[in-house]
Amino acid sequence: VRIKPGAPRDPGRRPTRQRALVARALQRQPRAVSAQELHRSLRRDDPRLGLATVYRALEAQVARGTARRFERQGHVSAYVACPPGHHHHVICDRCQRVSEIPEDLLRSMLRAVEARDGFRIDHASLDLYGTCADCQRKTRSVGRASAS
Amino acid sequence: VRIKPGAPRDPGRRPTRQRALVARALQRQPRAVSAQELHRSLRRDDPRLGLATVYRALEAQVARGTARRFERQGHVSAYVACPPGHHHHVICDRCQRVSEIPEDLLRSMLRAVEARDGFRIDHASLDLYGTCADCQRKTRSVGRASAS
DNA sequence: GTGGTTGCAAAGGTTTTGCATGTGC
DNA sequence: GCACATGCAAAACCTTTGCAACCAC
Repeated sequence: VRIKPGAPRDPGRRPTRQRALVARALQRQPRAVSAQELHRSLRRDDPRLGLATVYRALEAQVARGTARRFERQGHVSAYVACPPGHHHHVICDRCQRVSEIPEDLLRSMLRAVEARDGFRIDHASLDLYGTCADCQRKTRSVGRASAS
Repeated sequence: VRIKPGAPRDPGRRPTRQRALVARALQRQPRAVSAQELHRSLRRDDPRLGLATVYRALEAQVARGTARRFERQGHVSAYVACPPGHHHHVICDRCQRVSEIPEDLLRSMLRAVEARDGFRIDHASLDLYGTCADCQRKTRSVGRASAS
């Protein structure tokens, strides 16, 4: 149930001012940002930019493979621009900075998991959360809470 | 900002009929279940059981470490009973069955990531999604849709 | 001109919260 | 009896959708 009656046949391809705005703003962010955060920040440039448009632009990028979506705590989607083919990231809990996990480090672990109990990792979305080097340096004295 | 003025000092500890129901139901499930799924199923035993109660019971278990929360597609939380100390799982996309990822397989990869760019993995929530052995066997002919 | 896109507002979904009532210790 | 827990309904929240106006090609 993917294509609805009146839906565009090939959505998200037509270049528009709004999509360029969203794409550039995302590109500039080394952090994972939510649609609402992006919307708030972009509204300064264009007060008429709609929230739904931001959502649609971001999802179009995800579909094209030029961005990736994460589930942040609290049921919020956060987006990161990324070159197609890179699927795994480390995300800083404090500043949301994103770093990539190289494929080769993963592969051996995934193989071992697959072999162990016959699981096949289909679309392995492996996103680790931690603290980046900068934030570690900056916050020697700040306590963390997370118990999960 | 954890403790609110009128909030219980130590919530979720008092054993009640409802919490026992939720805990037992969760224990029995080898799959990751959402609060609403659990609520629907438990209502057969107790039609007056409230949805909010299920949410509160599940979160209490997460806080106690006897359950773990995942973010399923579509901003839905899914819960799994688990012994404290186990944090990493493989989840079947079709039947939601959960299997554990042994720590030792992870450790070397995490270390390598940490070393590479100074990230510290704090509360690494590593949850891989795939298809379990049973479902692979059962569905040789069923096409998958997921484009993500 | 056509068909995809936008903006706005309303709807949809899950989860959380307020409060009177109930219940374990 | 007191504090915590429950149930119900309303609220809060993010996200999606409907639709007229708009814009790229």
